[in-house]
Amino acid sequence: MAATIKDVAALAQVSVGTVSRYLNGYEVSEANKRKIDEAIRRLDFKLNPVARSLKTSKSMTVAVVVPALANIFSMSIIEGIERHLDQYGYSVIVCDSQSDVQKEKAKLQFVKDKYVDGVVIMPTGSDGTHITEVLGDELPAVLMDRLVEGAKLDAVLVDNVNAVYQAVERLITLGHRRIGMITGPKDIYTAKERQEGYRRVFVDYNLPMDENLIRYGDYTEDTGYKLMSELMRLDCPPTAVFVANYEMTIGAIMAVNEIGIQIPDQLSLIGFDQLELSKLIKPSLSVVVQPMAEIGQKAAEMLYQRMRGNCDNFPQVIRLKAHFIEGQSIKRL
Amino acid sequence: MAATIKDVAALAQVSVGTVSRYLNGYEVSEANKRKIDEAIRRLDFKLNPVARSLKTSKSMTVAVVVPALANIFSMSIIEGIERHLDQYGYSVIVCDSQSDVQKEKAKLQFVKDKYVDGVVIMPTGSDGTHITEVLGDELPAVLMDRLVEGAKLDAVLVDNVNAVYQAVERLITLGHRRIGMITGPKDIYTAKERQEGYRRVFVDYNLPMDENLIRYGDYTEDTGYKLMSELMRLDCPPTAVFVANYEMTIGAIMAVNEIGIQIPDQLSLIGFDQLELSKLIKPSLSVVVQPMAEIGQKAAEMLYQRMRGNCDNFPQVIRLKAHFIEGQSIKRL
DNA sequence: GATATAAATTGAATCGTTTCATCTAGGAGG
DNA sequence: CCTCCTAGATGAAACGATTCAATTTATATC
Repeated sequence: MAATIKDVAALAQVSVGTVSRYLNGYEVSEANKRKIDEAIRRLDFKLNPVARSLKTSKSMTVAVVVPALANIFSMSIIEGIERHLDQYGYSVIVCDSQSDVQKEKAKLQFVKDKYVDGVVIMPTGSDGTHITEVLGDELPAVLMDRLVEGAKLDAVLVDNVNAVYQAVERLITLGHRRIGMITGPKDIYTAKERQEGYRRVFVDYNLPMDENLIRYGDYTEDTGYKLMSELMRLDCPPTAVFVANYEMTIGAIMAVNEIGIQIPDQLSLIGFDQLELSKLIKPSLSVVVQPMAEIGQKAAEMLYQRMRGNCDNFPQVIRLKAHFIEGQSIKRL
Repeated sequence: MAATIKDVAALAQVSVGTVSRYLNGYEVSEANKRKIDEAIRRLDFKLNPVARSLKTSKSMTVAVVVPALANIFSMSIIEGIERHLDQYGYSVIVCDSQSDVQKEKAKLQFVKDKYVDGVVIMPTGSDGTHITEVLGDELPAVLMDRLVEGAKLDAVLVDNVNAVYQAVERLITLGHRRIGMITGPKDIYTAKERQEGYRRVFVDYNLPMDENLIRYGDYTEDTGYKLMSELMRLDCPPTAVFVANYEMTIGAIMAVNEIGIQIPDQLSLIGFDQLELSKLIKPSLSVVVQPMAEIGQKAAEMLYQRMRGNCDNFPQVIRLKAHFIEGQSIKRL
């Protein structure tokens, strides 16, 4: 049906080897170049990448595995990856692990069996032994957002500790002492880091910390709502609350609205991840924002280097800065 | 390196043909079944999908092309597609056309040359001749969200006309007459439909319409902001505004907040697409919400049917219902 | 002009499957 | 016992590229 390299060779009156070499950018005589070009044009020849993959065992495809596709964080990162890898001719397969380690493992196996050239993973859970178990150490893989135990891999992370530190420190300097924190599961890397940032402020300022004000959710809107309600129902509720991811921030705001708490008069609030939010709600929300597109771009670049065989200082961990943006949702006590 | 079907055949002492037939679900004697199973297990054999693709010219991969990846609408749909197609063993390649018809065409060509088995497209622009031009009529493709001219294709759409009708009608019954509309480009299908819904209310209620209150943006946050500001700066500003997509809704709310307009006292506002918003901001926003996951799921199912050769009543257009959810952002005049 | 060297070209083998024409064995029917 | 079927099994020939050892052609040197 479609023209093959043989047809081109026949029409151009050269060997298939010559056509192949020309197609792959090797030197070919001027005369042959012209003949081949002409033949390709006349036959509307398109190289069959599947056949090529079979010989080269490169599929020019990478997979991105995330705990959930339908959220801004994943998508912005994926957009960054797609955009960056596009220029090198790679395509991006997306996989949703649905925050399920078993599913994550299955998806990794699936894409590995499909001969993708590389994988970017936002791991679900804190253990990553299954990752190397499935992928081996032949197939390049880059972690993002979260580090895992049991897998030596490149990673692109965000400096959560310091970002949270800044935010909480600001609350301290505004005079707050009872500062609530709504954070993620104890076993998730980013959640641990964000807690660490919080704790460090208290240590550095030599202030007592009330463990009861730290609430562990699961990064969903629902728990954001629930935990915020809990905090505000305490006998001695916090005067400020820091929420450690986007979805929970939404939930927390919903709770605040529902209970009828005035921000910042009755409560100072700091959210996470989305600048949009900051401008959208009234009073403007103070937030810690992550450089999402940059995470994707950096992960893609790193993976690309590994795929072309560059193994310099493996495993490499890139840490990007997050920023605290102050809005009108916090107030001096 | 990795075991091939030949190794399996050798170890099991049968021919490669037999192994292949077994692998593909054809009848094989009980004894051979056992021997092959055993050999596969011992060799940890994995069928090479690239080689298979070369013979079958099926890649078990579909592409999804959208104008932008990093927005809730695209992502929710892609999540729906991925989830649905996963069960059939397909993987999903994502492509960002960046709202650029040229890029869209290039991406389509790219995935076609990669031998994907099907394509789901949220087209950018109102013309779709380039789609059939590139894809031909061999490669199954379904449109979503938007219809285009010049391409006969299956499509999954949302009944924008009636959803908007409901929302605007509600404003009318609340006594509003000067109703602003911030909508999308005149040449984009959904924007046209949403305008149509708006106009129809005025016709049906036999009310005069002020064309000056209809503002055409480009579905971005920026124009939402700009157009809302413009509307409110009119000598005789609208008493209610309907914003016809998510990003512009965000922008519009930002403008409203900035100018300091009280909602719903000074202005009734209806937004689009995201239920989250409704609950998040105060007063709760009235919104028209689309069934995003369902769009993805339906598009995937349709594409799947086409890929297996089911050509019943082509081209088929499925129209899903959107819903108007009333919040506290609108008020009787 | 002869020789040495480098650069292009050739075409067959290969990647790991599927497929198809051909062959085999075993059971049914007479 | 022979013939006819049929369900399974066989193995070679694709699929459409790359690659490599061998060969031809071109270029440089003396």
